[in-house]
Amino acid sequence: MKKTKPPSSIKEKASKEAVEKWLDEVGTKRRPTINDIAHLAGVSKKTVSRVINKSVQVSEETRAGVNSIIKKLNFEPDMQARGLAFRHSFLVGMIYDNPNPQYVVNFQEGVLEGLRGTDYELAVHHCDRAAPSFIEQIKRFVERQRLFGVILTPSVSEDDRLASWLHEAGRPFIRVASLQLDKPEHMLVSNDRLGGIEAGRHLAQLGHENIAFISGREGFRSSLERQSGLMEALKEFDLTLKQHLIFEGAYTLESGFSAAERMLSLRDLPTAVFVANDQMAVGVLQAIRARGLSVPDDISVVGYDDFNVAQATTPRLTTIHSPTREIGKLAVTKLLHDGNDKIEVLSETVPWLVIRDSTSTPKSHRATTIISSTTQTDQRTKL
Amino acid sequence: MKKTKPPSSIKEKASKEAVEKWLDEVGTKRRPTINDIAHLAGVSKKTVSRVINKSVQVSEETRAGVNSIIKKLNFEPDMQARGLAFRHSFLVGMIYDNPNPQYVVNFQEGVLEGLRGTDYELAVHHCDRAAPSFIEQIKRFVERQRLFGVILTPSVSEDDRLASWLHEAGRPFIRVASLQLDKPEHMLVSNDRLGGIEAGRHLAQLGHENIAFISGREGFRSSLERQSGLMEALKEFDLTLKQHLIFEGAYTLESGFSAAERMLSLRDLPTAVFVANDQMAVGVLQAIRARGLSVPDDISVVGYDDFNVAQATTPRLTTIHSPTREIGKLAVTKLLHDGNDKIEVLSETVPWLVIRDSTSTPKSHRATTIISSTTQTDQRTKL
DNA sequence: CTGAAAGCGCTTACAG
DNA sequence: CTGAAAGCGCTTACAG
Repeated sequence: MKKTKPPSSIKEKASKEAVEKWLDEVGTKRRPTINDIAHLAGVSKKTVSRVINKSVQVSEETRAGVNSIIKKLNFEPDMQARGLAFRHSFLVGMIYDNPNPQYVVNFQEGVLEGLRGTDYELAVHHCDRAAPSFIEQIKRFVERQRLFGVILTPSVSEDDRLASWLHEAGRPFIRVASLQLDKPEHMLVSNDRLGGIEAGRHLAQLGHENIAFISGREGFRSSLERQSGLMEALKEFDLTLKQHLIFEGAYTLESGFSAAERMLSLRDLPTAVFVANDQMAVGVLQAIRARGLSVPDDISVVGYDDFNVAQATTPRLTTIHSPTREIGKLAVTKLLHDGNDKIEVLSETVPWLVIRDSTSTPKSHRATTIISSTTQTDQRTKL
Repeated sequence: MKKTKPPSSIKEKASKEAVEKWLDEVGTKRRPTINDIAHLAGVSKKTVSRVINKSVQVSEETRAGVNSIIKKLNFEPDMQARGLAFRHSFLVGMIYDNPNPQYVVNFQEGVLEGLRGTDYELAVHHCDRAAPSFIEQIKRFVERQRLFGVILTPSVSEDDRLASWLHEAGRPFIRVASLQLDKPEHMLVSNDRLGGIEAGRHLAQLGHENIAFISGREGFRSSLERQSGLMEALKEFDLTLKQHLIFEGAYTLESGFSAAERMLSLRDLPTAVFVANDQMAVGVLQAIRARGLSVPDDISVVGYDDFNVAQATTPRLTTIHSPTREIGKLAVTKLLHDGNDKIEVLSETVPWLVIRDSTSTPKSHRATTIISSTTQTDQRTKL
């Protein structure tokens, strides 16, 4: 305002020529910086910075002028330089050790979806909790990259040493887990116990009394939660989960198959089995069929996860749906809003039962318990 | 050497005290920088920089002294600051749109493995080739983060617009694809045609003449390559792939199931089918069984990928093994050695046949062709 | 609402 | 083999 302001049209024309000159002479050699924009827009670099950072204290006119130059030069701010000045990068770290590819990919896509439209990108780090240097490697990853924050998925999320280091280092982080194992602000809980309850109630309501459980990988809390939910549901029906009907799996198809083989070698077969994830349930289905038995006629099977595969088995799998992709999205959204109380982000999700074709009333009940059979039909219709 | 050099022990003691003082007074407030190290080690920051960058022009003594301080202060260089000075970040970008989670996770882990021990980390970006802004989003990702380089997996790797932009922008990149579709320095080829040939030869050698093909997702070159390999192998045996025995799938289990259903509605059933990936082959197995037919007695099935699932089906799947994890590792290794001719990195991989239980001689041949049956047994024994 | 100065933590180019 | 100066492209803290 100090100098005489030329009529808008002339000013714009002059600017247009300057922009074209820049594009010809400099644009071919290097990419534009905040200085180029400032110069061409006739403002200070600080003002350009304010526009980039969507500061409110810039007049609409100035903002429009700066944005127009930004668009013309195709300027993209250097996130490294911003990060250096901000003292943190624009990178969110995702640390995982989950053996299930479908889980990892779904979760990752949820995170990526939550990041869309923000200035942040995703850096991933796979780890092995059994490796002696696993904590050191993660520290290195986080420190060197000055990660904005970190998302821990199961089962690394269950490692308290890691969580307390992140806490001490003052680094924002979210632990994704099947149950609340830290302060709420650091947690995103998938409530697997509720899923176990749903599975147990469903089987008990169908009339099953001899129910087996095939567990997930040792050291994964999710499996324990799913089991404890099952037990709680059975108790509601005055049933118990018998010790000899608990079989150890490892969340892989193969482990489900072999656990089922052990189960099928029993003299008194259970009439139903709750399998800690779908992947294993596929193996269980195969083992039962290999034995010449039929699902659900001889044995009912309930899985967990409701990944694609659950709809593709024969028979299609009754399972517990856990919204993995949504969980990933919520986790990163919560992380980005860290400490901002104004924005309310959901901190937990609830799994639900999806009834398909792998469960029915037990054989022994067929003749007598018309009612529970009807109940099931109703539930199916509801879907 | 200008000043009198104190005896090593005294010098070290003094330094040790200074380090402890720093740790007490500063170390609790902020992380060490190159300046702190330089000061404590009694050298210039440039020398510390030389040590970090493993420059050879540093005396062993100096290097040891600097490294000792680095270790004591637990110093990790700020990769953003280095990146800013180097004019590129220490981030490798992986861009994917593959619908198969097992592929994505395996590949990603290969990349992560190739990155281990280097200064680089992995940033991932999922994209949708159908989205109108997909190229713009990738440009933004690459430019803002000043990525060191980019890895493109199928099918984005097949997009020539994207590749030529990366070329113009002078950004190192590797296209991972089933065939050579760019200059060798930008390619990592998995040679899927060879896999198709292996599958075709195997079936033809068993005596099959009516062989069907279930294709992968439209627009994926890999499927076309696998098909063309099959056709080439059949030609060797004076056979052809009949047009009405080609069924379109989409690389998902469900699409394999429905393609197989279409195939099974034919009056003259083929005695064998080559399915463009394992995921679909699982669906094919289910569809055949649902029809009351048996694999391999009625129909032989060959898959592609050899992911875990291939060992878990009933019968276990004969398939083509493609070393996805290895491909990811090679791709990133090649990217990091971009332009360095001294280091030779493998630029292609070769798929191979894995014979399991889903293939056998066709029924019609059983009585007469003892020889080919024996051949198969031999091959199995070899595994 | 806008800007000049100093700084984020490193490196390059130049000297010696 | 080692170092002082300038710079990478942004932002904070301070003025006005």
